[in-house]
Amino acid sequence: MKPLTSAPKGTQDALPSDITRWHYIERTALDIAERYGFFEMRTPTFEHTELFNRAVGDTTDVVQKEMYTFNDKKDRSITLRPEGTAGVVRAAIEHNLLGGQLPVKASYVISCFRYEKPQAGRLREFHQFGVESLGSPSPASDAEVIALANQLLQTLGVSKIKLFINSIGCKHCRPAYQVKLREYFSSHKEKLCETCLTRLETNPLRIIDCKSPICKEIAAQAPKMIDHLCPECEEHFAELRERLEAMGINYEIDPDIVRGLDYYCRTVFEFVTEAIGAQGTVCGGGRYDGLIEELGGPTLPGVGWAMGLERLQLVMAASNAETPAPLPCELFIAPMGRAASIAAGTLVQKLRAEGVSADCETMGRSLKAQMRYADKLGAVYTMVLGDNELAECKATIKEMATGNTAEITLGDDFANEFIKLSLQRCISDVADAAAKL
RNA sequence: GUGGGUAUAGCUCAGUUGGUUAGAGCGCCAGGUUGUGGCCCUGGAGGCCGUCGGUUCGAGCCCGAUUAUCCACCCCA
Repeated sequence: MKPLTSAPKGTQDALPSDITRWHYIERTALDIAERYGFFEMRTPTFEHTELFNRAVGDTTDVVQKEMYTFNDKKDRSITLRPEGTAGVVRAAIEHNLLGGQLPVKASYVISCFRYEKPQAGRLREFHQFGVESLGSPSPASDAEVIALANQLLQTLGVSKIKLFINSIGCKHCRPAYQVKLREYFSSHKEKLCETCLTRLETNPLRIIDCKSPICKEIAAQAPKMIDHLCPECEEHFAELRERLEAMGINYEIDPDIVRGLDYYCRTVFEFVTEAIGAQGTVCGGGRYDGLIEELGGPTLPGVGWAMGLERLQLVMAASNAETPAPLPCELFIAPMGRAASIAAGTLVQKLRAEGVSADCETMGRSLKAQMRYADKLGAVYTMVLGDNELAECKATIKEMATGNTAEITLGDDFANEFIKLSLQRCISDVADAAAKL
């Protein structure tokens, strides 16, 4: 049969067989973030379009051609968030968190939306884990958030990844640098590609990122921002490097990291892999000292990053990272007959109420099929319960790993008896393991 | 937005110069044990061969369009 419809282009379903991995990643991320003092924050999936125009920047590709923007029924312009920082900063301003104790440290798990042509590691709806630290101008904060990303990646078993850092200066040194850059590229005007010719007027910094071979060649000789930092930015960057080295975090300086969101200044960084195709930036972020003020908040700095969770899973797979298996079913009950089926349903309900993962047959299949099913569930024990046994309050229980069976009595307190049985198994497992040492 | 590859079963893929009723492995279901899983054996279900049009006596195969998907550019997570 033909399906009625299919998922929209560039979206993905997370199926039950995927969800253990998603939960593992999200829990690990939130947990590590909490240890660094970052607590989860939830903001709306859509915001006023103006927020992103102001935060991300009118001239960026994200705003100009990638946003899902629509008018609601009262004709307000609404946009599905293309990234997470703007919403977090907006919420922090709106609830006056920045008038309280600083820094404000928040984390988030969100889906983001960008209208792009999908390819490996790039979707129209994708998921991010991110952190934002608001209020501290010190490179201590830059180092802290980088350390957090680094630890998260390590914990998740991501090995094939490298950290690149750069400084793109501040509102004092960048304009002077841009003048120099424009002068330099103007002297090579006739060789630049078409898009770079417009970039020359709007944002010459972007030419450095151009992938066309000729522009690349010209850009290679261009003056680097990192060589034209003001003393304050110079000092900030030096201290960040000192701190990363003190923490034993490996990094490389990549003077060509520019980043396409306008709010960044000073520190920018990316965790990049070559193992998942052309879209190798798994985590990207930096400092955004003017953003809070730009959005109508106090004059306070900020720094943060976001990690693409689909790309993260790709690089985890490429790194052969292990993810935990779903919790096994502790007891599967295979009833034979109508009365037994009702009793089985009641028993598993009791066990579940006691916190045990238990299941029973609902398909009315043969015992053989039920055993097969129990095996696929990874059941630790399977109980066979026939109408005749039920009448005698008895049942057979089988330990699936060994195949051993035993007859048991079904008392009123069977649930508790079973919990004790499982506990004993755990104790004997531990004893066996200890004996082997 | 630009370029290239691909489209056959739930998944991974065969399918001869165009020729009867389209295949395999895995998965699913059932049987081999009238009440016991894994291994093995046997059988079964499941396909508008992406869609529309064209060429032809005849198209899964050739041509065109379209859609989807993958990859790359651009950009970013």
